[in-house]
Amino acid sequence: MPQHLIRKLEQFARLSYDDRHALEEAARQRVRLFDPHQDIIREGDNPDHVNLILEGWACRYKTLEDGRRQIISFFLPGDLCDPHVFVLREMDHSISTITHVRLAEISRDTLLSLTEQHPRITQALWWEMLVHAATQREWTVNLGQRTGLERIGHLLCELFIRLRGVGLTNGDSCALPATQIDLGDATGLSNVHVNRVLQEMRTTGLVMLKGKYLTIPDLERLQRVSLFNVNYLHLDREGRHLDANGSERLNPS
Amino acid sequence: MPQHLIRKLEQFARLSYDDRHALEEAARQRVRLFDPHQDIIREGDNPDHVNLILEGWACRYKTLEDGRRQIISFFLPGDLCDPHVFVLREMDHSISTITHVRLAEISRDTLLSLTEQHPRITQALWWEMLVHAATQREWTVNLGQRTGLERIGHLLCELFIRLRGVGLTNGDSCALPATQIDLGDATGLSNVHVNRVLQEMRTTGLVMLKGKYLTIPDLERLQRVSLFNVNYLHLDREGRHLDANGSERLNPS
DNA sequence: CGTGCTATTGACGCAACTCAATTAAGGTGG
DNA sequence: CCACCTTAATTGAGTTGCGTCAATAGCACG
Repeated sequence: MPQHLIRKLEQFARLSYDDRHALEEAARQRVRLFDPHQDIIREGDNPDHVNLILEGWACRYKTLEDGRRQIISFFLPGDLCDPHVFVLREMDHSISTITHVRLAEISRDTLLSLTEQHPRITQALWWEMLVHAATQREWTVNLGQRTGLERIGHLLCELFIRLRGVGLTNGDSCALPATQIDLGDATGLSNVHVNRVLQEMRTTGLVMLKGKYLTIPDLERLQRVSLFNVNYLHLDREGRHLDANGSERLNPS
Repeated sequence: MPQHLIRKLEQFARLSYDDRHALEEAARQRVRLFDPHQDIIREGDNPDHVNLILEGWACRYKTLEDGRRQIISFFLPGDLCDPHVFVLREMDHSISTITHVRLAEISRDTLLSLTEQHPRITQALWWEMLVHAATQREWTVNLGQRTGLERIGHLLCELFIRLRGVGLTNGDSCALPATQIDLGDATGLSNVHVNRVLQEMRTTGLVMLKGKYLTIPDLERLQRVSLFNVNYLHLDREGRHLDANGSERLNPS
């Protein structure tokens, strides 16, 4: 089931058959479905599990008293929503779906036994968490320093590369189910301005965007224009020294 | 030495004499001094230790190719710069000082033995890390949704409350060694606009600011104006169930 | 085959930026 | 302790990226 998570973690280190099996077990225990635009967790809640996105898109967001809404991050298939909520008493933000979402609720105990018995998974989850933190920092830079076009371009680069990492791209295309309002809430721009920026990107051939489907004909060019430096995603199998060795083939149970 | 760290962690759970002693030992091993505006770690480095700020202010920042600079977070006395750098291969950002800084370098081994032998410290460091992540999310909201005045107000609230948490305020005042350029780089505003916003805040009595010293006569009012909700700092001793019990008094070694 | 979101377009306004010049503050060496 | 020098703060004038408001057109989905 959690192919995307496994695939993502293997960008960091190769897992053993056992590791993968344990993840599959954990993701099978409690699966839930959500409609689009539905809250999964709300600010103030105190959940007793973490959510693993199996299918669909979700986002973390905060709302100011007067209604302004900021999307703080996107969750794609394979993403863990809040690996360590348990330490803090209550959620300081909400998580809601963008599309239909299928997710696995993983209980605190399951997660604990998973990490206690699988050091490579533990390390890989650390990596995942730190990359998430790095992504949050990059969003800070995005919102603070980049122009509208750069912000949108940067976001599209990030989403495309993350989707590619879990096998959800198709050549130079991928699904983009977020609305222009969502993109605006994520980049701090009005939906009107997002629209205009997208038009400009279309006419200059930076992106093609049609019916929830995105094509980036020249990713390098888009990265250049958006001042996108991929290093914050730490994609070059930095934990390869932890790779599961060949013994799994000898002992496939 | 690390009174500020201890004091901060005790906002989460009370530590035993032993816990505190271990932290003091760890912070004593290698102490370094830095001048103002000096890099402590640069993007691309691969440090083998974490830095604990003992005295002074520092900041995390990233620079775009064309020179635009975004301050991503401020480090105040008691803050740990990057508790888990070891997992990732290289720094994706830099850390530099604002003022003169005295810091303790804590080696990987020291940190490991500290957490292995002191579960309350481990928990408290988790809390510290998660609050840091929550702060980063809040900055995302700040940059994405708030107006100039709200951004500056929000930042000043945060800094004041964090400083108060480590005992570095004086009634309704505290030191504010950051320049207006720094404040601009942190809030995504030009220094000119920061200046104008501060003037407006002065004339409306929201803050007094003179010679690197900040006074907030009515913190609640500033919070209201800045749409500041303190919940993301998770200050209400959420780990109090972990408090060291009275046994330390019976066994003070 | 509406009904309600989403996308698009135009007109207009303003928050914040840039450029540029001036004043004030610290820090340093003689 | 003052003269000097650098950095930070302040002010003014002119510009603009992006927001708001409002109306229309295009979808999807029940």
